[in-house]
Amino acid sequence: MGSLNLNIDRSSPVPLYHQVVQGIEAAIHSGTLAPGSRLDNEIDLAASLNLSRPTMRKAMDELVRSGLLVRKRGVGTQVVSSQVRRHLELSSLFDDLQRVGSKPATEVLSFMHMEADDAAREALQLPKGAKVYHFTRLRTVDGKPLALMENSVRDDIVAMDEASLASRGLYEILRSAGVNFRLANQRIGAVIANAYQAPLLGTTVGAALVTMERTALDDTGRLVETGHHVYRADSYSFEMTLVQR
Amino acid sequence: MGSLNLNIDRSSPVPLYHQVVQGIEAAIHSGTLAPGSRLDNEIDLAASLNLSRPTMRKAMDELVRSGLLVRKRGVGTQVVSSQVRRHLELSSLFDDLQRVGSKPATEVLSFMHMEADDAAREALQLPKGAKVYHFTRLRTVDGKPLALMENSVRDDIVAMDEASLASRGLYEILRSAGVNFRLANQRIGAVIANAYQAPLLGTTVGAALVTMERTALDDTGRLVETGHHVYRADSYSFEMTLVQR
DNA sequence: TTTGTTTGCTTGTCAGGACATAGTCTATCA
DNA sequence: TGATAGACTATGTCCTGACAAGCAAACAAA
Repeated sequence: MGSLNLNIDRSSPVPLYHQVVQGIEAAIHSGTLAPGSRLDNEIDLAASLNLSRPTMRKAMDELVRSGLLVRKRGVGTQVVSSQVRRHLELSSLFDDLQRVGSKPATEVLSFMHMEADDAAREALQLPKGAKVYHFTRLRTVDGKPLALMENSVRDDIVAMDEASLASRGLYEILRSAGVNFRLANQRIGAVIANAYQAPLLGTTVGAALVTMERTALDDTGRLVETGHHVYRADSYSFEMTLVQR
Repeated sequence: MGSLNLNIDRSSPVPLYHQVVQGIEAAIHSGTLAPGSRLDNEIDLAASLNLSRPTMRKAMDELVRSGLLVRKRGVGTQVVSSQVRRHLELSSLFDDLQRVGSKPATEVLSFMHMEADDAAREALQLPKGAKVYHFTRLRTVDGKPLALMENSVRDDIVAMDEASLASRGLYEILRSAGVNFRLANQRIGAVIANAYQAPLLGTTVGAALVTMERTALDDTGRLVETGHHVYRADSYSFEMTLVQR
């Protein structure tokens, strides 16, 4: 059974193990590999694709980590489930909305290049008197307000301006300026809409809001960005897949 | 500099690569390896520990995945930061509270062995007429109410009773019955406390609550448990570290 | 029938080698 | 002085080979 039928292109710049990952992912999502079905053993699979066992294993390792496969020594490898959603990743709301086909728009409510306040200075571990870009934005989808976002960004990495923030996502801007995000610490909670938030979000005082605080590090260990966002609870929630290791 | 000084015990049942992982983690958390410092290259490190390069790489791979290290081809490997919190994992609230030294208590508000309702049947993909354990619990910490939890559990895996639920966490019970959780799909949002929830949680109608819906799969692909929880927003939030891959 | 043993299967761990590729630095040349 | 080419370094990819360890089913003995 699970003997797969993948095309491995050895002239492709895509690593072989990654081609295998993509192939098996596709097979699972298309239903060719049904949940619960067993795959051939590593050695045979590797042989049938003319790959070495370590390469095959590396591919399967990745799929196990992402939760699509389960391996048991002495038993074999099984497809767990096709219902793995994309893991909650380091992406901006803007990117997420665009990917699912919505039309996000951003209104920049305030934009300043100013001395960091205490909260931002602690979150970004900046010295006293250091400056940051501080701005608040309102994100709407198809004309409906969705999120109110307040952010502080280090000013020694990229020069920012109000116009680009209005047309592009924050993470997109930072990425195109050469920032490679690696890590983010994030906290999700809830709060009641106050008199400032309610009219902006097109809701009433006392409505439920989802809150998200995030601080992101780039690959050199710099704390680049910190933000406090609130979302309308009736139109947004955080969805994720947890994988037990 | 980053030449490390680890003890590798080749007679230990702990795999060599994992001993290296633990050693480097300890060095980072103790400050021996400072954030931003560079490690020796893989080959030298492997040689100095009398390990092969693949073994050394496997250890470093794990640390890169968990966000402690960053590698750049042609450049080297660097310690990113020591402020990686534990990744949001597949654990129960009960376990989490106990680990941080709190004294969680559970009051079982209702407990039934009944036919699954539509929501539970869909979440657990059960046939019509299948039975589940359905129960609601109130979790308090040091006498203060924290969470109101409603769960449905398949009844063909483990026999449950009200008494054990009152003294142990749900996941603890299921784990000790041989269930190995692998995956969970989870959604976090917000809502306003209603007239049923408010008195139980010791708050007022209209207070902010964090909601969490979760469906968990075990390693055989069975959908074992689904639940809908609400937490007092003033005493609970979800904290996590996201790693960019 | 039950219990212990063996055998074979599959994944887990580890070694050593080879070449590719992407950065960085230096030396050279215009 | 500035740009370019090359050497060097470190990680990325891929291979072959070997043995260990856990699991299950078949088998043998009580």
